[in-house]
Amino acid sequence: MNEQEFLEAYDPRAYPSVAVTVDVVALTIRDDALHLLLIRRGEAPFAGHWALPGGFVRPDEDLSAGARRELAEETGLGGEGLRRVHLEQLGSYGAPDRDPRMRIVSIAHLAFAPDLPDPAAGSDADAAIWLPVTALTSRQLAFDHGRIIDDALERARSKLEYTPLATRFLATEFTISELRAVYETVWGHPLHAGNFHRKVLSVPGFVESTGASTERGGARGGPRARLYRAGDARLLHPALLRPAREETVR
Amino acid sequence: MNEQEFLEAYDPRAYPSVAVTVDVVALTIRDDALHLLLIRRGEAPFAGHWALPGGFVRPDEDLSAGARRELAEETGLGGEGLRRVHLEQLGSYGAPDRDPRMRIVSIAHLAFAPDLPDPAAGSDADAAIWLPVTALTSRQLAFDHGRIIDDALERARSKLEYTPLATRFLATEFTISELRAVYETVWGHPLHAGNFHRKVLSVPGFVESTGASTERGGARGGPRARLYRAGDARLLHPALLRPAREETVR
DNA sequence: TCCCGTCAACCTCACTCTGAGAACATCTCG
DNA sequence: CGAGATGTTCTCAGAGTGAGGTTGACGGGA
Repeated sequence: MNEQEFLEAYDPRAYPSVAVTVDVVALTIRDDALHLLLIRRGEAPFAGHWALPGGFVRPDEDLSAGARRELAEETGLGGEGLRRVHLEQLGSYGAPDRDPRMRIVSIAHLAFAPDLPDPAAGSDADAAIWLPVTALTSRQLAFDHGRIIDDALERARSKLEYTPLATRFLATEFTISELRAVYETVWGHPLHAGNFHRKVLSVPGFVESTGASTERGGARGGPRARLYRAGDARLLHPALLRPAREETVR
Repeated sequence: MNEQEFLEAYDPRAYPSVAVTVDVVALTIRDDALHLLLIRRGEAPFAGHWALPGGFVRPDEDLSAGARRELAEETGLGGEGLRRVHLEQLGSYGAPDRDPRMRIVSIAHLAFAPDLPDPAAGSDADAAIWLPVTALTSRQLAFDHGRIIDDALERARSKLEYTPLATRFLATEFTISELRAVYETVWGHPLHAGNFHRKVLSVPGFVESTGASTERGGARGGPRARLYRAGDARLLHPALLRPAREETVR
């Protein structure tokens, strides 16, 4: 039996059926607080609970394409806005009992988005909304989505250390202070402005100057700040490490 | 319709069927070279090619349990030996055409093992063997396993930087030189012995002294080395960074 | 209009960490 | 026993970091 004959004789239904979904933890920063995109479930199971946007993978769709589609559907975002969103795979969640309906393995994704408009209401039966991460308790979340979100937040905090992805939360042009605010918001921790400034400019390829400055000073005074855009680095060397977290080490 | 009624009326077959497998990239160090566990495929597709050990997830089995089972089946390893193996999820691979038979999403796992005996021959129709990673070209590998292995190697190199998992490649007691050899083998890069020694002992919880020393000096001379075992740290602070890799940054 | 508080940008200083080299004792092998 | 290898420790220069201070532009209220 050669490869050709084998494929023709192959019966896909002979193997156990598991459903595969993609879920997306989409993060953005609004009003100096970290928000994530959630959907209020209208149907059982977990009716009335918050859930991550997601759905079944389509037959001819790559996993990342599925995640990007789900994100586009829920945010109502077109191609141009989506291009500025960073999307990466977070991990797979497949405990046998994680969904009471059937065996479902979910490939969770993590997205970093600049401040987006509110999701288009009525585009779907379920209401999608940006919620502050601090406003959530695991009890209000469907399935194992609380755990997925915990993992996503830790991944996000960690990614800011050694990648320039903090810029993905901002417009294409930004000030060092705005960038610092991203780090402070995601890490939940104030940073030393002078040291942050020195560090960001000293890491090769993190940011590049546009030559321009802001039109006005800050809302409460201060000089105009210089504008930067993201540089060409994919990794930060040396990394921008979080202040020591002794408790997490052991 | 309440939650109970909903579940009874639910038809799992209404959703697209995708098969879910687990694959394992198991790494070990033999003769100062990094090896990985591979299987020579006996059947189509990709008959005669090398493939990662793996298989379908069983209906009531967690993903990590499936990976551990596949590893145990191929290595012939019992419960005790398996306990010393580090296993973590690597990522999911689900391109629609990655398997010519049907849509298969594979949850790849990464394992770090101490030097294990050769796989039990004949336990399976396919021959499992430890192969040096340098002896592989992508062309000899089935499916997208070449890409999975590339990702696994990069993850392994990175994990040695900020976790104490290098000790998982060694016996429970080891010398600093043996630990350094692990880093040199995985990173493919000689390290400064004195600086490595200082660094390992200065990172809290990385290793702890047993008080004992080796029975003999090295094979080519030198004093007896002190023995250590893994400490209780889960993360290395500060991290043991690879020598600068400018080329990978941009 | 004129202060005063705010804030971007830059600077200073002490301290730590790192890479490179070397010293020295201890061991194996021939 | 001598030569060479290796484990462990030390030194030193340079880079990086945390904490604090200085300067001057700017907004807003008195």
